[in-house]
Amino acid sequence: MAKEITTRADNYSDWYQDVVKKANLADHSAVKGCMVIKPYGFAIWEKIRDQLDTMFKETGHVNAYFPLFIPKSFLSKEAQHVDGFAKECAVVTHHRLMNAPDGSGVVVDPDAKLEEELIVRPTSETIIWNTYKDWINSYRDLPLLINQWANVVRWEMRTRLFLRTTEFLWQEGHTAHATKDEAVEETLKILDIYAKFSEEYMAMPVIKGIKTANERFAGADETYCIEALMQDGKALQAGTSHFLGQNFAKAFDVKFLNENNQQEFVWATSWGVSTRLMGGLIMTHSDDEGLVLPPKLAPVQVVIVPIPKPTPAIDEAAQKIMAALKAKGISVQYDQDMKNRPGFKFAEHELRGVPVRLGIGERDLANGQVEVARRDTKEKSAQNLEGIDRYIEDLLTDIQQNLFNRAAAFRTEQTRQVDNFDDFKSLIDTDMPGFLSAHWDGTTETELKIKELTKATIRCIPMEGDKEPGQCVLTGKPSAQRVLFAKAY
RNA sequence: CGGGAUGUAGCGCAGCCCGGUAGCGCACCUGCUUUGGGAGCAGGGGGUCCCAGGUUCAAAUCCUGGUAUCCCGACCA
Repeated sequence: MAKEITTRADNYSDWYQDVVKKANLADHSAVKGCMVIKPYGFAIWEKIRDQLDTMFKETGHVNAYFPLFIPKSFLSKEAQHVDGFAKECAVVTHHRLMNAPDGSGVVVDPDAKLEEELIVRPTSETIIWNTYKDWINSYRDLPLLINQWANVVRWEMRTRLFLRTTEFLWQEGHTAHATKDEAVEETLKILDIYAKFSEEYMAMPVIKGIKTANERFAGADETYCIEALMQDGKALQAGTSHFLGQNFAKAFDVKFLNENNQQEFVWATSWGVSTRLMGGLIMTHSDDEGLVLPPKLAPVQVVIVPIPKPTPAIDEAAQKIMAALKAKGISVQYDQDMKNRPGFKFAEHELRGVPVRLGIGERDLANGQVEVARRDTKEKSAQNLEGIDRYIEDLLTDIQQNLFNRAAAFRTEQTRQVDNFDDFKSLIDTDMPGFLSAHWDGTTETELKIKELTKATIRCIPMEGDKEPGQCVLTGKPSAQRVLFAKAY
């Protein structure tokens, strides 16, 4: 059939792309590296966005919006920061087009060259800290807890739908604090929100950890992250939260007067998650039949399919079920399409990951039942119409939990302790590399050497779990604790 | 940004080597029959053959350049 997708075993990359395209999440666009997020894909992103937004607001953050363009001079104020982003910036040099003299179309008007070139934001620290300078005078102005939902542009060499696109959507939080402790606390608070969101809403288990100096955000003193393991055994950085120290305060001269009437530099954090989460969501749960969505993020949680087609009696039963489900806050769609037969509809709703499907035929109605099919396990059962709303409410909770448990079990299976480099190499060089928990001597040199030899990078220094010291898997030198290695997206 | 592959109807592809009326499957339209896991038959509509140059009487096909996507590297959320 037209909608068949490549199997994961056959070609994981093709499978991923097939799911994204055939479940109508996104498409490639006319612009290199940029995607069109389609309505169904955007509906999922809206669910992600709305939930995170709620969680940020519950912790005292407010939204604002800063410009897309950043004066070139701003970017060079923090040395580490420029180094990190210089290679992937889009630059605006002119502000006007004109008709080509030879009539061949429009060309850039050479007279409209900008005095100072503008950078399309790859992230907003610089423009935001330039603004915060004006907003912060006293300790009474702190903390400043601001988030923005925005698009950013990073000119990537190689792109993949949702996972790495030239333009992407994200939220970036930028906070200012009077003390170091408060800023560190904020950084960790956000990391916890990210982890909670990933696990409770996306049903995607994550490891909270600290990035090595080598993997740290450009301009940060410390970068914390959540790392997830995808079904192909590769790691995905799903979110980062940075403790920026006083680096940006110093670069943009942001000082406040403390209670003792002394000038101090402000302490900062920044943190973000992006449309990359969509990629993580897809690659954590989906299968060879298509997308699998956790109920909490599914735009449509329940679909009702009349068998074989709508009739007055089936319509009536469907309407009753819909009313009962809606009363419980469950989103439900009745597939009244007359053109396609049930089998086609089943496949279609599976492809787009609807968690629960109800089949209603005359035979079911005669028995006072409906057929309930769950997307995660594909199990089907007959359930009584009476009390079906409660049954489905529980089922959705069960599916949400099952998806998380399944992903967590997978991650546990694919996380291995390794104590010598030969094992390390043979384990990482397979179709299912997974996480390798190994000792590391703490040097960037060793980290890079291991990357060169195995393609694996240190995803993070886990914050929880085994803290026993040991010997580095490559050099044998002392190691403070095990770190997590993986091949990464 | 380097190496490889691909671009032909909405989707998936054949045709290209060897230049000469643009094809197939699915989807779409009409009709009839079907209907508890991607329906069958019959008829029908739909094409700047990725773009721009060039060679030629003639280009989907040969040549040059560009562009997009995928895969493998290097770089990164």
